[in-house]
Amino acid sequence: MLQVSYIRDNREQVLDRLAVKNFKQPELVDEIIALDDKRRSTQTSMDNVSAEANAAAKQIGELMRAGKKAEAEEIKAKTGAWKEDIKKFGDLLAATEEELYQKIVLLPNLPHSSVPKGLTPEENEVVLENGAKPELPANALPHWELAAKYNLIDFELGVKITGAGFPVYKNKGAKLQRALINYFIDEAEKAGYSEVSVPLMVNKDSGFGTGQLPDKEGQMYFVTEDELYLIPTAEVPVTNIYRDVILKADELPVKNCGHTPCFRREAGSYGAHVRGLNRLHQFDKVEIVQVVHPDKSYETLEQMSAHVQGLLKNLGLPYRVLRLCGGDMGFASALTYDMETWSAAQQRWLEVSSVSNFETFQSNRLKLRFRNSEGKTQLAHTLNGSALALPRIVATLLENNQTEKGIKIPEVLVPYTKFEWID
RNA sequence: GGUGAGGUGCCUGAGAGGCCGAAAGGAUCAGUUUGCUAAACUGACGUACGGGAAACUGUACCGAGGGUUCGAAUCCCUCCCUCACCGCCA
Repeated sequence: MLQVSYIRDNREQVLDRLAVKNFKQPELVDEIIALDDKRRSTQTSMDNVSAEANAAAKQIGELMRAGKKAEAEEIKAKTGAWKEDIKKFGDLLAATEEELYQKIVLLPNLPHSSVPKGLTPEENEVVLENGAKPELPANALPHWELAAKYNLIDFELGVKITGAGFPVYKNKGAKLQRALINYFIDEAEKAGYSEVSVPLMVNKDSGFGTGQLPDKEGQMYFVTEDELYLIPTAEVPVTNIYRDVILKADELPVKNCGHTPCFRREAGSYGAHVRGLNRLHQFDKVEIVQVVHPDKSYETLEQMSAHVQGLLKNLGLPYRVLRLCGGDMGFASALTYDMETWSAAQQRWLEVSSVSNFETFQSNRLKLRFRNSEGKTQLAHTLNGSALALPRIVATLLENNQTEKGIKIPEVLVPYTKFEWID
């Protein structure tokens, strides 16, 4: 959620930036400014009447104590009108605030100046590519066939137990998952992140705090009986640790990492591109989250990007980094890098990580602040990134590392898997 | 699920219609003193919104929402949550 005061003071810039995100309703900006004017004048009116009424109430108390009952009654007679006014202004204020809120939550975050204009994923900017794409033999298999061949993942069994998109990992497939999770967590801790293990269901306030609500309501599984959402990413519970928190300046940066399953309804996604591990309703992910001083957030974003790239390099996966264009970015993000690995058997790039700076968009909703050098509270910046999401990493590893002998496990993972080959 | 007790500031905890944005202690910060550390003393110390260049100032907030009253942390109603015990149970 953007800050009204910022919109008010930077109208032109807000409109320019929203245009980069292809925002369709620029007139909302002026409506918001007008509502804010109304809100402020209403509050001033109400405050003035309240001040009068408060003063009168105090006076009545003093007169009563002094035994001047008649005078007290005289003032009492006037309070009726004030009460009506306070009620009237109060209702108007509440209605105006509500209307303002309903509009302001429709505004996406403003993109950073480096974000390219564009509508579709094709217009994302390729920042860099790293690693050679492997040449596979002609009889190379896509990961879903490898998974069957080596008895690693049973998609059909998942359908029986739950439904499509809920695979069952078996044998070395299950162990590979666990190895990757542990490896990612260990690397994050080496980079200074402290591990948290968080709830997999969150309440509405948390969903709003990180911006999944109201924007992506339909993408989350909802437990109606208890009004809880299954998390679509660890970002939600981990970032919400800091909801309604005022941090001391020296507590920044906050660095947390955590592994969770993630649940996504992915309503409307079908077809060849979602085969196998390409798109699931439940998958595992290690997430890194930071809360930082606003001056440091872009520097931090680069560090987080470098961390993710380090993992990919260590795993020996060819990857590229994209700077998402305005049209492809998330609602809450100011700048997002996507990391994609090259899936050699499918001959396509697969997104395995997304690293974003939300600036104050989340912290404004979360009321996540820190005390700055002047002793004032100020909104912190939040960032997060996948480091990494498992299924597509598994897919790429299986495909790219297939040989006649079997599938070679990357060296860094062997201490975790305790085996070198899937054969 | 049943029964009981509670929700007050960073924490503990008083306050039971006006003198309360809220005692006291602790924590924290600044200063004084002490050779250092510790201690002692002095002072500061909630958040949000509005007005103001600022100093400052108005309003709201004692779990949430309503109500009674000239006036509510305090009384009434509804809801939420926490804790304890019992039941059930990984």
